[in-house]
Amino acid sequence: MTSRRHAIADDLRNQILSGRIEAGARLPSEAQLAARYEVSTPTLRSALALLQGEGLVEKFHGSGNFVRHPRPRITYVGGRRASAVQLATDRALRVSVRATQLRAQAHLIALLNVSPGSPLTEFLCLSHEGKSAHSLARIYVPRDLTPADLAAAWSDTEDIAAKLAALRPPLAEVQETVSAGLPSAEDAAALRISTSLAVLSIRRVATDTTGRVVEASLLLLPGDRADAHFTTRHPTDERGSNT
Amino acid sequence: MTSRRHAIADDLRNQILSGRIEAGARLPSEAQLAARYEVSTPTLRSALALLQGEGLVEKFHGSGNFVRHPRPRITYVGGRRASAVQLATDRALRVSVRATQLRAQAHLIALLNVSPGSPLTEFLCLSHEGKSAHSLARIYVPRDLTPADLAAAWSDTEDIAAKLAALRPPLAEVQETVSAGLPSAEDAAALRISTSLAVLSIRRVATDTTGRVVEASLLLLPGDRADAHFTTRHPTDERGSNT
DNA sequence: CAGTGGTCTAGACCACGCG
DNA sequence: GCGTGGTCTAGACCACTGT
Repeated sequence: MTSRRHAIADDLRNQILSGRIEAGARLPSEAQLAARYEVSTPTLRSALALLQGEGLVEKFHGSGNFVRHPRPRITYVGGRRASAVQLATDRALRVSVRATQLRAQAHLIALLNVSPGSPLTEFLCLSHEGKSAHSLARIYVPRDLTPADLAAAWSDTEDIAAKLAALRPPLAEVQETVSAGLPSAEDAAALRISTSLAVLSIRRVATDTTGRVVEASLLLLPGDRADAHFTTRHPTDERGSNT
Repeated sequence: MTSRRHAIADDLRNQILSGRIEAGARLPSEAQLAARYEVSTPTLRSALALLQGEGLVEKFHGSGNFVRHPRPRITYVGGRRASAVQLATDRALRVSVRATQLRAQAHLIALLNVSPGSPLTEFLCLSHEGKSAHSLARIYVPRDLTPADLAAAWSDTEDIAAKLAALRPPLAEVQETVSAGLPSAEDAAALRISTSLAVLSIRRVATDTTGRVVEASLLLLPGDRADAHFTTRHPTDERGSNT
């Protein structure tokens, strides 16, 4: 059970976690490491794959393997009324947003509970922190709830969510579904993470008092740094709403 | 970018999803598949690894690769007052519970906010559905809140959570933190899933009205079938508790 | 260009499960 | 014992990155 790749991964992990290999440092080439550990290169690569899955090592084709900088954790706070984009850590994030007009199809129909072909606006938000990606969000809003001054609003790092929240009826309910999985190739590329690093995916549906879905978001967060937090208060007693 | 393993994985995935390969069926041996696709066995194995990560294929050493039966989804409902074990689908689950007396150390001290050495009871719950594992839960309760009739209570499939809930002060708050990751080797073995299948991990801390932690749970659910659901109602207006 | 990782091969040998 | 998957080797060749 103690395969060589695990032994090698353990050794490297210790060196990284103990700081013997500095954050941001480049590891020796795979050929060199393979020689040092006296294994073949595929074996060594599979050891590195384990560390990639843990988010400790990042590979760059043509450049080498690098120890990842420990990054601040991302906390998504559930139950908020404004949109999910504001999972912003305290730190400044650069957020790039691309707005697209489209019409509801397939899963969006079910997600937003609208009729087929219904006009929507999609906001594709990719937030960066420094040079590395941080989160990926697709936000869908019925067209008639989308503000007119699009371009102006999104060119800014400012809180997009607040603007959306301002011009619609008060929310009645927010439903959030959280799941775990491996990212698709495209998502992994967008987030600049390995395909073997788990992602936290959050589906958020906000409904107004009339029961209409005013916003649906699909969020993708890197699993090694993100978690979602939910707090439920039970006023005092009452409400034994258990199944 | 269209590597052979992806092409092979795509082909097999189509055959599985379209039903051309039945659920539960055994795939041809890796050697046969390698011959059919005219690739080497490591390449074919890496293709199967992709499908394992998606939860479509399950490997059994010595027996072969099998198409997994589509299993009913597991929904964890957040914010409940009773313990998390009751994530039971409607279906009957066999739950095996092992109770252990221990004293708070390291992360448990922080988790339950108790002093070091504080007596706790750990319930290690593994629930099965049919012959395959379903969820893994570690529940920690301060010793003095643990019922005396341990053995009797847990030998049953019955709702453990309810019993615990009955004999403690009313809950004031439940905090749930959800994250995604790959399972440790032991966890993967317990859940009988591949190490490359993402898991949803939920940390649940329940506090009573005095602010005391009366229960902390660590749950692990297979990422391909589980999601956590949270509903937040915003009474009407009020409460702009946004950061 | 030289050096890096990415993919793949064609085997070998070991460990497990089942008849 | 035999067939299965699990691990590993010692290369080859391609693709990308930087100088």
